[in-house]
Amino acid sequence: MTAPERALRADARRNREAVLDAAGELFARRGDAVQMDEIAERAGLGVGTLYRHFADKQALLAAIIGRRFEAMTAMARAADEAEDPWVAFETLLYGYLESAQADAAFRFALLGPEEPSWNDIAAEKTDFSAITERIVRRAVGAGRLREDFRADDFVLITRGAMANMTGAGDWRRHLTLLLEGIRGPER
Amino acid sequence: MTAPERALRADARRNREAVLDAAGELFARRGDAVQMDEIAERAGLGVGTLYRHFADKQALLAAIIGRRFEAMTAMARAADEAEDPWVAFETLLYGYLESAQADAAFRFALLGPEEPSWNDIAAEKTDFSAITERIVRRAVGAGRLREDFRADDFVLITRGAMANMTGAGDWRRHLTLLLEGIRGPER
DNA sequence: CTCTAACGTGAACATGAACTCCGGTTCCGA
DNA sequence: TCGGAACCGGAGTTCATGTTCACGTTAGAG
Repeated sequence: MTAPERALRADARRNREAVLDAAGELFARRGDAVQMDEIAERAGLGVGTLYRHFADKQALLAAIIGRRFEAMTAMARAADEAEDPWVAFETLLYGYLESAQADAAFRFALLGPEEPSWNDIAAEKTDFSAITERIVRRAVGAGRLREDFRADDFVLITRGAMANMTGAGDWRRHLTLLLEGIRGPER
Repeated sequence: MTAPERALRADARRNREAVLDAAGELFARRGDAVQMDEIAERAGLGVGTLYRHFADKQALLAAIIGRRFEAMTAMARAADEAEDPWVAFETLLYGYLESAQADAAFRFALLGPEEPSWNDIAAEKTDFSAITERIVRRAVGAGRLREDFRADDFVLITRGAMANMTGAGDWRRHLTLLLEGIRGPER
């Protein structure tokens, strides 16, 4: 898809990076709500420059999200190194959620309804999913996760926790309830 | 707060109702995304009429949400009738979530960050919270919910489930995991 | 050093959606 | 039936934001 694109001029590459940094920080803090002018100002550039590097706001957002997903994949790979399957799972889960907490744009991309514009990210997402699947399978195999636990369930609980990251919600508490169940002793 | 406001003229009352119905249905289906012109058209009225009855879009939305909350409170009261504390809790939980599933505007109001504009609803919300608190306490007292379960946790798990109502998420599955915990037999 | 393709700029433009306004219409008490 | 206060309508206004474009600037090959 992406044409070979011969190397950028030095100033162009520098500015592209500046845009990515500025946008990354702002999106992380306030999600989709930040506006292009703001990003440009923060990067010390004109709006026009943003549009030279990214077709539109979606594309910029997608670039940022893609970047995060790569970091996430690396994190997942590291988690998978753990010998103990449960440790691997827990590491993955908390790593994922801590990233999500630190990045509103990331949450936004994952919580919102499926948008076709995230297609650029499909590859990175697939990588991550593959590792997640392996980790989940390991934990199930060792009897540390309930037998019918699937990779989809990871998405489920993850979305649930993220929904408790805005306002007064306490996502760690939410996870505790999930891990231990909410029922009392009497059955 | 609300002034006595002498009775509306017959046509005004009729139209107000039409607006509420149209807005209710549209908000329920598509949440905050519907636009005023659409609501007006659906109600068979001009936009001006909407603004005669409601100061702005927020106010209209708040009116709708308030209405839903009253229904919710009635539902909670009914759930509290059950002798079995667990049945009461489960009835409340599923009743709440089924309403949320049927109403995007309701979800929107509960999932989004706290907005000051919901203040009109504070009363209805308080009523509902009081009943929820009683039901939770009953279930905890009977040992059917873990001892440290609080009313806040109801909000937590409820938000979690609602986050799995858009797209492919399966909120019932999410609840099952919560109720039973996600761990396997090996500890 | 020179020349030019690539790049940067930001005022101007395009778009969309909330909201206003006032002439025309309707209800309803007397 | 009649007068006027209350109400309705919907084209037009306003505001916010994403996006473009004509022109000035600069990197970097030759």
